Amino acid sequence: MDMRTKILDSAEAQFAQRGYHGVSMRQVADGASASISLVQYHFKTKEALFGAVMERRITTINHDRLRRLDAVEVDSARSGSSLRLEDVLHAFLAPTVLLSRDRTSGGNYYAQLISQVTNDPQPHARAVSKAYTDPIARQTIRVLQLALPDLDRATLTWCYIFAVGSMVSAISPTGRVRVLSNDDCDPDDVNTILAILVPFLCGAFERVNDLARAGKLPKGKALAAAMPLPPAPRAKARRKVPAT
Amino acid sequence: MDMRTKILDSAEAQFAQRGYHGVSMRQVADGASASISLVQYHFKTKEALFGAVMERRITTINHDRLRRLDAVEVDSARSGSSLRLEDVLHAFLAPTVLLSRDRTSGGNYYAQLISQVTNDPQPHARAVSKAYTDPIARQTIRVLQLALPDLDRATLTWCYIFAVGSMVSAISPTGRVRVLSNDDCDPDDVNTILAILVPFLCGAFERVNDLARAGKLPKGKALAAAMPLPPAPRAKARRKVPAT
DNA sequence: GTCTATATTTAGATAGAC
DNA sequence: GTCTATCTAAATATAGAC
Repeated sequence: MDMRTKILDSAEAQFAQRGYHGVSMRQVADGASASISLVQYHFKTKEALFGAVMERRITTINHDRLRRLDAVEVDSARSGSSLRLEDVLHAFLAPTVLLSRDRTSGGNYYAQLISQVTNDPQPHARAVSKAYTDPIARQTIRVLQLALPDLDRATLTWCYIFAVGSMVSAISPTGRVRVLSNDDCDPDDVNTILAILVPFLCGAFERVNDLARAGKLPKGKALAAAMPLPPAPRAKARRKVPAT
Repeated sequence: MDMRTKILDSAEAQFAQRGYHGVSMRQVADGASASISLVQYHFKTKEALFGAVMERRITTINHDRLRRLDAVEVDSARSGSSLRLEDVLHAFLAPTVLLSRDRTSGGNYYAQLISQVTNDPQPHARAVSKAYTDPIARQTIRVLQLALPDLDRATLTWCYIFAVGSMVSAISPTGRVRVLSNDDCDPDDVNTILAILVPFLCGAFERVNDLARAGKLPKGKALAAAMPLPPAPRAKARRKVPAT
């Protein structure tokens, strides 16, 4: 295996586990049994290295996603029926969710990286988002629109953002779902995740679409005062939340 | 204002913007016009400082959440009607979403910190999650269960995780929703966010609950092979996704 | 409580040999 | 392409004066 690849592998694994700032170029080099200067020879800066790590995986994922999205569109065209939201969501979610626990291909690292990038406002993350995930997002939103004709673009975009957030939380290896469920959930059981997440989001999009069709989604800032804070109730014993 | 508070403020603002590893003790000290040693005198280590930053805000938020959750329970008890899922979700989401854009109180920083912590597998983040957000999560799940009697604990916990992910994506100040919507969305319009997010998640939970009641949610790993990969279609022109 | 001064380690980056 | 050696800046942390 060539050094460039070894360096990418090392960087990917470490960035995934400890984040962009949590990893030094030296650690990346050590992980690849190379010298720091070689890392900088190949990738020049840390940010460029991070971008290269993301690019390598994301191309594959996005091809998979587009292939599935196409299949959904083709199927609905062939059968003459309209596009099924559930299929669109599955096409969007499955590639990432399935890969997120695949340790043999390094897909698990990709999942962690995407989790970091998604909600991070910092430049290195926004650059990756802009270059690699925004294009596929626009395409997905376009297909979602076909299945959700009553949603305006603003509302649909918000829903897309929410959906991505759900997916990211589903694949982040924090172990939290196991803790909160008292071991009832297996965070590595991707099939169960998909079996719940797809209908979850399906119901979510359709509910908002229904409300929009009924004209019950206030546009803009119309409802600023519509949801007032309830007065502090003293009706039952105060529940304690541990402060430490 | 005392130094300890100034240091907490400085740390909060910087951790929020650049993350745990992206901020040094020196930068925290400089931001508070103090010396590094003073920071270490008050908080000993960086991880302890991070924990202190989180604790300060989270107590307030959790009280607000519990107050609202209680109000929902009391209301439903008083009216004799069953608990409305929409109210539970609003009680859970509103405190964080509303605060997430409040620059006068520093709530915007809290929102960013929660975003970081939620999906981060690293020790400093898990420690915060365990100490401060898991207790309120358990309480919220318990109340959700009242409104969703057909969900088993595992499925409900997964749905809760998904919901938190949506909320976090909704409040993360990445500007992505603005970009993807071509400026149709205003990321700071928290009332619109809530007006979409609440029914979005409401529809999501109810859909999964309906499926569970109908026995259509395969438990465990039953459906491993149920969703095969579709064959690569060549039916239409390949869409291009920018590779850079 | 708050500071200066300092110790030790590590960061990202470069120059130049091979 | 890959290395050693080195630079400069920055990191966390401590000791000790006030």
